[in-house]
Amino acid sequence: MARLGELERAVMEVLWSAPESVTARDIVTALPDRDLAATTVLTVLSRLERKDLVARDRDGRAHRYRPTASREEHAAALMREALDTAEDRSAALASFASQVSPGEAAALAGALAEAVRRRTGGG
Amino acid sequence: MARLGELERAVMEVLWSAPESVTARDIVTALPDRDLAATTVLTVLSRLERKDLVARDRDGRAHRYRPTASREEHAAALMREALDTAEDRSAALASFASQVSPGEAAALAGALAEAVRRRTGGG
DNA sequence: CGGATCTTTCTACGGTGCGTAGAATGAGTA
DNA sequence: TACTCATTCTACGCACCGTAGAAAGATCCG
Repeated sequence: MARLGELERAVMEVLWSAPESVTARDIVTALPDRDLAATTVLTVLSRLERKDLVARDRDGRAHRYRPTASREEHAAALMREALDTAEDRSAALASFASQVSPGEAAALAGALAEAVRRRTGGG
Repeated sequence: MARLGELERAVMEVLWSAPESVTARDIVTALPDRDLAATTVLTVLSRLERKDLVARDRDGRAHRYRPTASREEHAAALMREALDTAEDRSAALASFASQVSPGEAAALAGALAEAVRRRTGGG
């Protein structure tokens, strides 16, 4: 999976935070500190599209852009990718488990139980 | 945390697979397909050292290089980093949990229980 | 329908990271 | 002390990213 640059990440944050798909113009105005040219945002969007992180649909003369996965799904995909670089996945998971907070541990344990339930119970 | 290039990763794999610390020459011979110059490996090693992925100790006129973390610890660190990019960490963990295999789920559940035990029981 | 306007696409440039290695320098060894 | 080997310094080409102007395409208003 591709890595994200600084601006690429900022654009993804806008997309992830937006309730609906947004236009390039929306992104420019959502990042006032950067004072970006519209073409800059469009270039970044096209690169993000090439990386399959965003998709778009035409709307009038413009396009509306949306993320292909949520921020959380994306994070989970990166976690999966990192896990797969380990030879001993159990050891990697053990190391990971040892560094999560109690709250995260509880959430993760619950999610694992849920996943198992979904698998065995069918659904 | 820094990203790894192709050769950088190959060098790390050598280091991770070696039972002891190794010299630059060892790495050259461990990667015969690449037919690398010794200086190339040394350049890569210095970049990996800058990224705190390897450390070295002098041994005679050469240096012996070793990884600062195991492959699994490194993978876990990347997982942690990916998790931290999510706003809703519980949701990210849920998404992650839903994509692990049954075997991984069992290993992870066990590791989590162990971590809790270590925390509450002390020790 | 045709020009005005807005969006997109194409092209490009500078900076940085990575693969790669020669030249010069430094540190043991015989 | 002269030799040998490892390291450091320097460098080049390529790819990626931030950045945006020029050109082309699509739409809208009159």
